[in-house]
Amino acid sequence: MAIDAASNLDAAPNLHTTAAERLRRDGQRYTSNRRVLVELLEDADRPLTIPELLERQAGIPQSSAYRNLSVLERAGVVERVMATDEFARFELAEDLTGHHHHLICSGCGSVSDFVVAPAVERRLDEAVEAIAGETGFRIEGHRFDLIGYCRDCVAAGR
Amino acid sequence: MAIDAASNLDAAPNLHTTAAERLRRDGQRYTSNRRVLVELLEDADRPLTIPELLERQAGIPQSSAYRNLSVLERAGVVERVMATDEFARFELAEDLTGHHHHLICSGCGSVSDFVVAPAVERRLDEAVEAIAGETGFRIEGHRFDLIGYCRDCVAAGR
DNA sequence: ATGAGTGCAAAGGCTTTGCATTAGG
DNA sequence: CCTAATGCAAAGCCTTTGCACTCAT
Repeated sequence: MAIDAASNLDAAPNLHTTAAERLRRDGQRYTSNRRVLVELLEDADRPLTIPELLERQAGIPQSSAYRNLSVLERAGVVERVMATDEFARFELAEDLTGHHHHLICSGCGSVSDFVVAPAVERRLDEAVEAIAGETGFRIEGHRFDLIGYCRDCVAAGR
Repeated sequence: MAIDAASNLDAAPNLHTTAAERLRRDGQRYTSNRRVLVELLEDADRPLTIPELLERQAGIPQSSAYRNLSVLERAGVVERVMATDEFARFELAEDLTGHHHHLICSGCGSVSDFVVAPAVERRLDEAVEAIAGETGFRIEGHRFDLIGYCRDCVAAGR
């Protein structure tokens, strides 16, 4: 559902303001197309592919979607998620929605979100700490995804 | 370096036998092209893209590389790794080489391998256990990758 | 006015596929 | 022999780009 000026106040008070601000910092504008993309991602509970975004809002030309998502990614508003298939998926940046992880289906390639209990997340952070020192990498984040088969694929016998 | 009949005995006694067996189980043959691909992946210490594989062994046509890697993947001999760029990367299946993780460079997209201490790995397994019950997924594995910047990209100021 | 954004169309680039030929069992 | 595998070429498909037009500032 779209967020108008009224519902904007209770539903997501800062999201659009933050997005506009981050874009402006990059010398970019928060246009209506970009707002629509952000709203579509806000309403989704999982990363969406560009074909999925386009079919939800036929108004946006393909090239604008690709270009705007790149701009939004560079500005730190959205993040690109690669799973196991050829599709790039997009979701709002973690600092806007909270840290989470992905369930990646080996059967159909679908991606869904999940969060883990704080205690478990703390374990993961400890693991990252333990690894950080041993590598030449400047570590900026981690990705802890579970691979398996989603309900539909299990039902379909794979 | 290629593995001939002699060195095969000490270097990797079971790899090719195992590969042949898994392919046969799928009604597939372990041909010379497929053997070359497996050897290239065996000698690499990180997942390789198809362009990388082709430039290391000019003899294999592009289409055969794609087709054979798909066959090898279906047979469970190799695994496909998606990072942050558009390239699919391939590595030997984990049960052939041991469980490991990936360092993914946000700067250049390169992927390298690393292993974590058993104690840390145990922490990760505990986390997987904790999550498994809460999801509709049939979990088959996990992926714990670190995102950051590799030595080269850090040196290049990104 | 002035540059960013837009949208259509065309091109890029990784990947897949059709088809005739070759080779493995 | 007979089917799988091969290899060349062409097509597919996601993605990017060129260019002229529009819009916001």
